[in-house]
Amino acid sequence: MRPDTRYQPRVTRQRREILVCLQGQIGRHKTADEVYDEVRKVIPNISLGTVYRNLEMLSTAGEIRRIELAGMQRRYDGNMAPHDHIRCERCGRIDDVQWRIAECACRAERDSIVTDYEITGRRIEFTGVCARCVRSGSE
Amino acid sequence: MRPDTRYQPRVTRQRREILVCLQGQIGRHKTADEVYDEVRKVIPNISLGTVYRNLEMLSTAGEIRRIELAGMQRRYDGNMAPHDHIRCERCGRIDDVQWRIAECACRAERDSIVTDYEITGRRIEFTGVCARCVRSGSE
DNA sequence: GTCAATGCAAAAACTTTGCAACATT
DNA sequence: AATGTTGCAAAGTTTTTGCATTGAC
Repeated sequence: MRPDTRYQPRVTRQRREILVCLQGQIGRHKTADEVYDEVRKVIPNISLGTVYRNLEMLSTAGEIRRIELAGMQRRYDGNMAPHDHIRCERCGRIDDVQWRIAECACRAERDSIVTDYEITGRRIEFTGVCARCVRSGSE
Repeated sequence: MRPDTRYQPRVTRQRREILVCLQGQIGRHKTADEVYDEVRKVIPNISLGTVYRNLEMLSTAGEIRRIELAGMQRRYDGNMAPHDHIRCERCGRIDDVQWRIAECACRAERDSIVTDYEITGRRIEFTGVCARCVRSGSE
């Protein structure tokens, strides 16, 4: 963001609360707006712009993870451990997904596709129906 | 779109040209705006709203594919064969990806994750540097 | 004191929608 | 004639940005 090497970020109340909001409940994935609403309970006059700026700054700094899921609003996650996501088709809920095999399928996938790209990454998203929605049987 | 069973879509010039635009070059993935610009060469007074409406209608009807890649503008693809995508980190280009093994890793992935969801689908996106960008060596 | 960060409001980027006029069947 | 579609413009949604002021160090 700032190419300037002298750049020294400061610990503001706003930044601290945003971090608390995201690191508080792991497994949750919040939109900027949800973070805004939550932090506003503590800092009522914080602005949405500040939330966005901090979210951007914190994810660049590697303190939070920016989640871009296909066709949805961006979300942020306080859990920095690499993991994939699954989304409920009915209620929109997003959960973390764990792989049974430590290495998961990453390597296999890279070797399984035909492309002339130099592959640098892969992202997997699952969709499904969460246990809660299955139980409620709602269509 | 329309719950009405009497709904009978009509073949309009606009709809036809949009379809031609998308089915013309397979392997391309166009934004609504790109489709708009292209179709405007033939129907100069078509409106962006019409393009969006048709894109939506056609993808619901299963005639084109709506591509939602993480953190990007939506794109549309005339190629209905199921396939995954790879995106160039440098130039933004998006290409199709083919799997060496017919079944690809789909099944393996589903069985490899720990979740209480009823899985209905999965999406894989690769990122990398396309051959063109590797060649040009541009950073 | 210096410069990072904030609040506010305006703008940007992308997509959807209301409506009267028009086109397809 | 019936009704699906269009063009236009306005509005919606999400994210970014300019700027004067405030706050952290």
